[in-house]
Amino acid sequence: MKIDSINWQILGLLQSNARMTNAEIGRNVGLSSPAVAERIKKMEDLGIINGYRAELDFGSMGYQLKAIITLRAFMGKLKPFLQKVVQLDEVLNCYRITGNENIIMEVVLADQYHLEEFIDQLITYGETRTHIVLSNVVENSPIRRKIKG
Amino acid sequence: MKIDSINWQILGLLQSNARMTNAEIGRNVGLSSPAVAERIKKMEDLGIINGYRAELDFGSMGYQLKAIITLRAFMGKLKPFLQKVVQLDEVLNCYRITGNENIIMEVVLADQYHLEEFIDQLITYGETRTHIVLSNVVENSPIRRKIKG
DNA sequence: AATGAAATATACTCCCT
DNA sequence: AGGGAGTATATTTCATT
Repeated sequence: MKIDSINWQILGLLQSNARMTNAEIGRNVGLSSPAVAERIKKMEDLGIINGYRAELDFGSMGYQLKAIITLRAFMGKLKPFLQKVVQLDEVLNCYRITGNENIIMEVVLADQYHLEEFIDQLITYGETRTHIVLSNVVENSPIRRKIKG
Repeated sequence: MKIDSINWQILGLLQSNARMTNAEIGRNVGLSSPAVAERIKKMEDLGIINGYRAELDFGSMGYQLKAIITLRAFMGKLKPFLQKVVQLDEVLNCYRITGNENIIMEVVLADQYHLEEFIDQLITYGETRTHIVLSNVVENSPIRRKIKG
């Protein structure tokens, strides 16, 4: 499906504030509220829009540390790890990747003791490398229309 | 501020569907719609809720590749890079981190030619390492209340 | 595919507890 | 801090173009 100019505008608005009403979106893009509702529903049905998520402050929830942890799985330990990782509440995102490491994870942790405990859970699955996040340079940047394509 | 049990429920609902109405949230947690609105507004004002974002499908928008790229900045090149990276549309997230590399980025790209162009832009700032994302094991996992804390 | 209109649902403001 | 009432606004459905 081709995303037309109006849908790109709608997606831009929903990326900046997903709780914006259809009526308000309509005022921004020059459509009536039912027209906006229909376009959004279609993009949801087509899987262009996967969902709407509140973005929370980790510190307020008691997570003072964020870390990026890579894992180079031991022989035969990748599948067990994949089953385990979905149960770990600390893991925000986890990707299988190419390269020397198989796995990269973004995790939140209460403090350094929590980090230590967390890493200890991983040692049976493979060799880990931990990078503490110092600051966010870019965070959840909205996706824009490519110039070409 | 302490997040009470009802606010944790509200945050859980908003993480799974940020476009849920206050009335529907109220039905789930046993509060009236104005009470829900007041609680949400307070959490927004306190910075517990940072925003509401539509989650989009990268493939549908013409981005077929996702990659994790680390950068080990050359002497004096970190600051210029930090100014540059905020202008790069391909970068979804970028963190300063501890360890051998200074920077880690999550980027989306149309294809391998686009990846090549993108990496070429970075070589003046430092040494890069690229990992192609093969699959998502965990994606945007909601933050839950810690057992302790 | 969008509009306009009617019915329903929701949100907002204010006052009360 | 939350409930309830009243008003304004939004959503949904449907007929029409």
